[in-house]
Amino acid sequence: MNQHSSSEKIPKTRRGRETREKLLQAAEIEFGERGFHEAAISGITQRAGVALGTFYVYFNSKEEIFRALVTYMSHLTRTWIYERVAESPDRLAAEREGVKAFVEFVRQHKNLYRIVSEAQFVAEDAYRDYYTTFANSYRENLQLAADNSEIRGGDFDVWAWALIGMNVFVGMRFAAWEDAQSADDIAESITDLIGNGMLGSKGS
Amino acid sequence: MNQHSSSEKIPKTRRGRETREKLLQAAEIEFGERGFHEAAISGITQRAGVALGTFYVYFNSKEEIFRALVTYMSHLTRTWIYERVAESPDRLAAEREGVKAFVEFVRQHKNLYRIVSEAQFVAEDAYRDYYTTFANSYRENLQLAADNSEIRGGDFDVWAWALIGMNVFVGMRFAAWEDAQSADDIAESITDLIGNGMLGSKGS
DNA sequence: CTGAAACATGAATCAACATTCAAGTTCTGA
DNA sequence: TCAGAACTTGAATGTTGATTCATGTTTCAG
Repeated sequence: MNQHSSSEKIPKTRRGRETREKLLQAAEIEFGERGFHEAAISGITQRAGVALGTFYVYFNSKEEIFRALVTYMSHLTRTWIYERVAESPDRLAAEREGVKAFVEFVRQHKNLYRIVSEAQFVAEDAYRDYYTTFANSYRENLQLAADNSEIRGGDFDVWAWALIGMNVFVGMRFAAWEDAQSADDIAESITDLIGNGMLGSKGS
Repeated sequence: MNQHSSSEKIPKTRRGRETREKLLQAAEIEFGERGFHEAAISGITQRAGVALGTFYVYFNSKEEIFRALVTYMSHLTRTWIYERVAESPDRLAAEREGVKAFVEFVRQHKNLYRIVSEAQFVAEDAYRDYYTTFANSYRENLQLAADNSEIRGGDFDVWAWALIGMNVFVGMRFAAWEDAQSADDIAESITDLIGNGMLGSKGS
């Protein structure tokens, strides 16, 4: 099923783990700055301060380290947003915090954002997993909120993907491309839209 | 400003125009199926039925023909959606038609959709232009609708990007990845969400 | 009809890496 | 302390494919 799991190269010693970690951090920068195809293994090893051959002690291919990076970053994104959203009193507040958290995350991790997007082409299965996992938990949260009468009913599967798309594009435009607007204002505009709709009277 | 306009190679004869057109059509397939980096100039010329060298009579580089393709496709997308949306009686109906049109467009043009997404990395300025143009006209339409009391006020700049993101992600999930759900149902769920919000009572 | 411009050809060039490998160095458990 | 496992090294290999170029062929204005 996974063409790379055939021989995962897991370090046995502390030195090995440290070197692998250095390579991963270097790859984050190299892939982020140059993109998958422009990125060079030699660029990664140079940034990591190890010899070229060392790379292949820890990874079987360029694609393999890229996948490892995507996995690492999905985890990072999810954790970051989850922590920020956890204490929200209701669903709409959670959406507001979610947008804020995502915008701030993108502003701090422009490289990571680019890498995830590029996964769409380099490792499509990893990319689909990334957003599908996200969408599933989103859908469940919407369902819970509906059960709790915080929001009304709807097609939560479609809604989840729609809401993710909103976050991604707003994050791209107002965080990755431009820093000017405050995350608060953006989050407020979004919350306003999805809370009350384009027809309803202005809430809050 | 544009590093490629230095020597645009515009055909002077009918034969030349036809060959250029064949190359563009071949490129659409080659880039769509293999992605920018996997695509080969020789693949394009083979599909077009011309010799390798002929390519450089019409384009200065692989990137140049890719950009030409993106421009061509933005035009195609916009035209398609515009025609479908034009007769809508009000903004919400226009949104519904827009989602439907986009889903159907993606289902018929999976190659083109992929190419535009990849432009993000290969020709970022073209990609930004593509969505920025889209967002600007979206924003103006929202403003007109508000002036006309079809919708209430809001931060239409943010709203426009949010709505585009919704379309793109819903299109990706329910059109590019999977054909099962009807475009009508999807459009209805989206319209329901953005029309009435998550709080408002179910409309229509 | 005719010469110059436009167009077509595909073998040859050239550079850029990904990946391999044979030889050395460091670590660790007993 | 020592053998073998783990790790490191960087030159060499091999492939791929974009781009160039010298040489034909076709078109078309005058």
